[in-house]
Amino acid sequence: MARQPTVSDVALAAGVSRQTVSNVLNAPDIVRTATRERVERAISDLGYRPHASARRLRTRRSSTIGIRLYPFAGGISGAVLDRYVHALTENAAERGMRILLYTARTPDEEIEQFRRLTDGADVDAFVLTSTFHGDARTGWLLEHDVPFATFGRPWGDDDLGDPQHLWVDVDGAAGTAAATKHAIAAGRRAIGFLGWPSPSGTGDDRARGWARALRSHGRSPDGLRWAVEDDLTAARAAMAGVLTGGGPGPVPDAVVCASDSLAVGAHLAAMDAGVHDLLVIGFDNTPVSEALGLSSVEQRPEDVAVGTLDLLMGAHGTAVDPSVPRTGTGHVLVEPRLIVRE
Amino acid sequence: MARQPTVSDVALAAGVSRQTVSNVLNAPDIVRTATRERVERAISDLGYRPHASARRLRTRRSSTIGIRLYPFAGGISGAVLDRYVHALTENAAERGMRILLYTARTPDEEIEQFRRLTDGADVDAFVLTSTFHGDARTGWLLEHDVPFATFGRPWGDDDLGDPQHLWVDVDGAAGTAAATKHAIAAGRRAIGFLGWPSPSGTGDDRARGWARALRSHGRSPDGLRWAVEDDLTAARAAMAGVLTGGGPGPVPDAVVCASDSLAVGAHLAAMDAGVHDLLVIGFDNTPVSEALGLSSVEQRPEDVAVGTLDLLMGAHGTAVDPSVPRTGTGHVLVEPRLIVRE
DNA sequence: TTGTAAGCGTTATCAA
DNA sequence: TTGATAACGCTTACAA
Repeated sequence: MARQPTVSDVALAAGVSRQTVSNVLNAPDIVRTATRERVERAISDLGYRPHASARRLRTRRSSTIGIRLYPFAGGISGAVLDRYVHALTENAAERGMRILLYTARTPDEEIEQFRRLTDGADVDAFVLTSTFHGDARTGWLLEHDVPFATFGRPWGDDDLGDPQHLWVDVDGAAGTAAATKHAIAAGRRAIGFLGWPSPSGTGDDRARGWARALRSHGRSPDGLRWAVEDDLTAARAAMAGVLTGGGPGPVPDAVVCASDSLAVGAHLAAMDAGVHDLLVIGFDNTPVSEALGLSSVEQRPEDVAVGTLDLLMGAHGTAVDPSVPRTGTGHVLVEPRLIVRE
Repeated sequence: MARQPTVSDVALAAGVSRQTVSNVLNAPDIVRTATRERVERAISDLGYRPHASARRLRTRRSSTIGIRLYPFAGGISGAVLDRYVHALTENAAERGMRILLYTARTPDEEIEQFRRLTDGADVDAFVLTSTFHGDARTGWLLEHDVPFATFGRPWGDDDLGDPQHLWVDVDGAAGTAAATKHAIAAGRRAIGFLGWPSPSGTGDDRARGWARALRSHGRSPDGLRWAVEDDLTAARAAMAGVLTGGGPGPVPDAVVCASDSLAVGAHLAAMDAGVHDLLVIGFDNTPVSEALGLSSVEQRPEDVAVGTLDLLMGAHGTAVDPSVPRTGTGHVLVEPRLIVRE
């Protein structure tokens, strides 16, 4: 790694002052065209690149966003978060920002990471990829004036409309409603919902969309809702009982699921039971549902990523600047899309 | 975010010079105990933390490792890379390093990222998570004296023993050999291998382990090897033919697979065909194989991550320092572990 | 429009 | 063992 050229080298080569070089880089408008072109040629001749750390020291900005990497969840659904982080990294780079990872085992550990990364001026903002009822992390960030946005709306005491809390989320109810309508259109009579135990912000939201769609078609959701942890095996076992008619309720001919893990479990249970015409619709559109040919609700994590950056940096902003007054509502709700496969 | 205290603040509070504070942080041995304790108290009283960018500017070291995030592969096996990145982040933090993400669509784009990140002194080293025959990226990094390590040994013209090219890999052959021996011990007679088309460094290695284990037990692998792309559906289709005896070879009673995607495909094919005693062994130990109760070879990505950092930073090193002469062979081969589930 | 001077917070060098 | 001084490369005043 040979020594990199600096602004001084460029200035020398272009016959201007260091400051002019800096202006060409940061405020091209205020420098005369001829001068600018000379400087630009010198820059490309020398292969000059600004030294990121020096710039950060001076501007007191890191141009970096921190995001927590979760230990591999053990679910199929990790794929959504993967795609989100990837899209975030890609779009952030286009806006001159970078993504720094950190890990934590508990919320307290995560707050310690907040402290470490903000005190060291390592990051300008954080992105949290899940929030829960009574989350201490958002409180800490608000209290310390650290910019952040969450993928996932604040459930619980936080005010959904609080303009301080920026959030992006997927309209889960709209997704399950679309899935349910698809099943209705396909002529299904008993459309169930396989979800997670309440209370679960995300899970209850998805159940709501299913129930609403049924009611709006004059049907009752009663007796058609089952809940298990987000686990293929648990779903398979639960649906085994339901499909063989062992349960109290009706036997479904379609099941809208809160996740692909559950959907795959339901699909396998149907195979186990020799039921071949059960319509199973998943959520997350993971490779597994694709491989099995199951329809699934696509979360569009790429759109969520763009929305996150729009909130943090402004629609066309190129830096996280808390002093710029926020426009808009402070949140983005992404409409999911049903991927139909059968 | 209130203004952070600086070394000067600490120095003032402790009644020493700035430099002494710096010494307490970076060379505690050379400062008298009494002084050191005074400074340390001041540090914790003020809640001082070094400013990362300033330190980086001065030391010309970023304490950061760059890693490419792949677009979600579409395979089940992404889980291994996920766990690896997570473990890398966690272990790097313990050694005072950070992990920065970048994306690229092509090798050329990735080289452009190398350039961008090294010129800006954003990273000290890179970790590449896959290498292929004739990889231009390692050449660029070597040429520009940028430290790097790869997860995956260099296949092809690179010298495996080149001490310049640090690599960590999983002994795939050992993994499939263990799987094969397990099948033999379980009394299976016709143990097949479902892998990927040649040439594939990783895939051929895994096939080798299976064939070797068979031969060492006096059996022949002939006619029991099938190859498809790493795709559940393709595997399912291929095995459907094999299991119904439609192929030329013998019908297997066990299948060692090059990945969990293939294993799940084989498992589903067996279910489709009504074959319930096919022993399927996967590779990668993903949640799906766990959920389906399939045995699988565990890659131990956490150990790979530790090995990567050991190579880059030395066994107990706390920084990437290319000037420190390397000890050891310059590579680590991790022994995988068979997780038995049936 | 361009140049000069100062300083961001840290550590390396060297003298005390 | 400690302290003064001088960078590291950049940008933000402000002056020319």
